[in-house]
Amino acid sequence: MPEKDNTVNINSEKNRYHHGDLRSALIEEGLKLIDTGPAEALSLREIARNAGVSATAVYRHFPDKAALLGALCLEGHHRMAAAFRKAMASSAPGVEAFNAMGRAYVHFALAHPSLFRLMMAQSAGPVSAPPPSAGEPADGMQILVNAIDSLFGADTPQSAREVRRLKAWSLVHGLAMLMLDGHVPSEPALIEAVVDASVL
Amino acid sequence: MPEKDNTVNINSEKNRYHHGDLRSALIEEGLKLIDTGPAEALSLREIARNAGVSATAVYRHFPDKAALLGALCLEGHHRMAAAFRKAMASSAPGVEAFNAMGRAYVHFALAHPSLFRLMMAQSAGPVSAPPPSAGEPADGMQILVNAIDSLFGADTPQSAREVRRLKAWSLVHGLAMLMLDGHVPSEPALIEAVVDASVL
DNA sequence: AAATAATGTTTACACTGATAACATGCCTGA
DNA sequence: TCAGGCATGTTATCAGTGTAAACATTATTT
Repeated sequence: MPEKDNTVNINSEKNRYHHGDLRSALIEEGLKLIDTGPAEALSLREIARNAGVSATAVYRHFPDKAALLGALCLEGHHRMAAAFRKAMASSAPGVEAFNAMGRAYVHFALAHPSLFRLMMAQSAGPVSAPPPSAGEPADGMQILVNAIDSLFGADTPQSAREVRRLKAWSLVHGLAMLMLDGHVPSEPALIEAVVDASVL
Repeated sequence: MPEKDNTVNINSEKNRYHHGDLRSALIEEGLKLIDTGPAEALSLREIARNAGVSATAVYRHFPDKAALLGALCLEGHHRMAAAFRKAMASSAPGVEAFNAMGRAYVHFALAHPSLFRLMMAQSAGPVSAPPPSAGEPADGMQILVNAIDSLFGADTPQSAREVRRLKAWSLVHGLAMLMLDGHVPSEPALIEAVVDASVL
């Protein structure tokens, strides 16, 4: 008989009926797969296969495919936020930090094209979430927006600041998309030239 | 016997084995369908069904699905170019015309969300086509780029002009995408505020 | 220990894009 | 004229997808 695993939930590589932490494993495999091709080529069955589990097991943890993709998006936003914080931390506050974040935005998109697209297409996603009040760290967009806002003093009227914020975001997002879609070469020099001149 | 149609190829609404001009009909139906939902929900079979033809008839006119989508993109670019020309024609030359085209860009995207996305995702599409030399009218992007270029005199160095061109395109494209994805409300006032201030 | 809840599996279905083999009808060359 | 040839359409079939239902196995609670 197979000896019982030392205590309880230690994962061995044996095939066990219960996976242990399938939900996380599925997200993991999903993130791994989405970086290897377009998002529309991502199939539940392949994720399940890679996790060593039957296709329909997914439905014990996610109501449908969209929910799994949503989980991928959430994880993506966390990572993007982390990238933003890092960029912000490693540069002087003010315009410097702002430019660094703009570059980080584009670089993240280029590093994870399908995930980034997915995150953006998920229009009900955490982008338009309520202000960062909960303990959960604010998502990337929120961090970016805050940084932009803090650039302009409170003396400038609200509407003007909103337009500026929107302009900055549009510029960076547009550049990222154009490069992602291959309409503009993804040259670091171009990113720098466009982003660093974005506060006007 | 059914009376012969007056001469030859006049389309009646009878069910005839040979459609007449199926290729155009498929594109037509495709354009009709893509405006009613996301592009990934577009199926060859539904297009064929709506055209009153069997699913595999499509393959007599397009090698595969991507080819049909490519045809939709091409038609989309023609329409976009037409919108640009109209915007350009109905405003004073110079910055006025440029702003009008920027607004037209965003409005086109908002009016045909899925088609616009498809046109952009088609990275090998006519966007990066050779300069507008042939009789075929230049595609929309080319027109836009030309207009941007003509805004800045030849005295400004090439590289500076390229950056400006890229900034303008990025700004407009980014705004369009953000509104399309629901991250920014699609308010005409916002479009105007962002676009009309884009030449800096 | 027995009952129950949580988690995975097998089976099945409707849908998709695509290929192969067959049917129909337009058109041209003798 | 009319007999083929060829463009165009059809049916049958296949592998792959997302998802639901019924069943099996393990973990947890009483």
